[in-house]
Amino acid sequence: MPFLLLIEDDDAIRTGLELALTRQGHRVATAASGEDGLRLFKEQRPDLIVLDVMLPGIDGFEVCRRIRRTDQLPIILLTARSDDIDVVVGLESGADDYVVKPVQPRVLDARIRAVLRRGERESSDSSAYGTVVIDRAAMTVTKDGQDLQLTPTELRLLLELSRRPGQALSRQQLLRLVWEHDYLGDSRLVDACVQRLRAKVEDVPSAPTLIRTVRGVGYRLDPPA
Amino acid sequence: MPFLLLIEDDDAIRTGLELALTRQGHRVATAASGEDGLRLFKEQRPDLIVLDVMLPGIDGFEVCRRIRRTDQLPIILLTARSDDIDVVVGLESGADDYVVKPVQPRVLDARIRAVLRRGERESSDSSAYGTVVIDRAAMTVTKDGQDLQLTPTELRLLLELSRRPGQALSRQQLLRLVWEHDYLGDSRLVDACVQRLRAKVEDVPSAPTLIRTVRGVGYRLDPPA
DNA sequence: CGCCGACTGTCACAGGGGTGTCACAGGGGC
DNA sequence: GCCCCTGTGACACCCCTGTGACAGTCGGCG
Repeated sequence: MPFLLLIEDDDAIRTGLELALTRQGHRVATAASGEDGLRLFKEQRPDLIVLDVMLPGIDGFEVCRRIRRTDQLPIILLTARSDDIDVVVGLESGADDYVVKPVQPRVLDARIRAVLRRGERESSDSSAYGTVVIDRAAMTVTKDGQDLQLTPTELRLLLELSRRPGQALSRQQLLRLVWEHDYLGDSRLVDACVQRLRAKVEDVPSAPTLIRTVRGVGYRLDPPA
Repeated sequence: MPFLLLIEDDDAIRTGLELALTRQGHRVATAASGEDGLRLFKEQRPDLIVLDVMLPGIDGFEVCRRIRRTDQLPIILLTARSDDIDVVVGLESGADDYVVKPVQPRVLDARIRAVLRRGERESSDSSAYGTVVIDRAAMTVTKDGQDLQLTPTELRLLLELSRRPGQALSRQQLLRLVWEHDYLGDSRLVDACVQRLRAKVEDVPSAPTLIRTVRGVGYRLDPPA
């Protein structure tokens, strides 16, 4: 049974979500401020944290960063629509997912389960996307049991994408993660590598189902249906 | 039901992990110092040890070495990220796996189960890879029943590879495990030894099927199909 | 509905980096 | 002292990789 910590200052929302999440089968601890949240976190060691961004005193981002300095547990941010925050600002502070308020309990629950599942998959050293299996220990990728013989760069690209399945990564981000340098002129570097990767990984490279293009942004690895 | 011994001096982490691991279905004994840990180990004979590296008094590496002098049970090291330790420094002292703190309980649990599974397979003193048989007790390697007359270094290399079949090991890691020193310039040391080993072990050394090259990484011993 | 611009897919090629291979010299064990 | 093992460095080769040009596609706008 997953054990959650909910940090939210608005009494109505906090109590409502606590009730709903408990009914969905989670154990829930709650805190009404960033300070309380951090203290409870250290005491109780929850499996996952749901964290409001707008908090009096220490705000949610800061709570997130402080937790991240020492711990890797999943964190889901709650943001008000009016905050109009780029996904990335949140993810930069180390959160794993974010949900826009007002939030329906069953939506939040779905996100929670998704993030927890993701954690389980990643903790094991291999993960599967359809018939494609990534083995992080052997550093191999197989499709229908056949070794795909990825090149080092292709492999790193796929590994980085698979660390964040379902999340769109910009060319800029991929450049940093895979190539470890900052500046991408207007070269087709990332595109070319994605193309080569698709040629090996996809059933029909011209109609990709695993590595999807996100127009105007970059690419995304779709989790299996 | 697996019986674990958890050696960790930080009260919060120890209690937290004990709780979590118990919830995951393990029996857990705990110790807060290296001395206590060794004593409990001798008394209780656990199936597996989870061992913090930073301990007052005898540190984790030393505990690991002492246990290894007499016993072969699986040991998982816990290291703080800030220690910035290469995987292999830990593996050198004889540990079977290592996990970076802060650790999610379910990640630790997954590693524990993986190590225990691996241990069951390896518990026999000999293993076969196709027609190649490694006899750890006799310290011999035969192929089609013929003794292969490996040199000491070749044998150590093969043994280290065979302790982690299917897992890619970098040249750096192999250097530490087999040669016990840290710095690999740009010499062909590891490659040369692998080549000599292949010449004896492989059917067609130029097209190896046992000791595979993992480009950009290192080498890997393929488990039998 | 059609045009236009921006974005992406694709490809060939040249350069570079990583790996296989080998011969040789030093060193340690018997 | 002899011999086998071992580490080194040089070299060649092959595959990978980044680039740039061009074609194709998508979305928006009139």
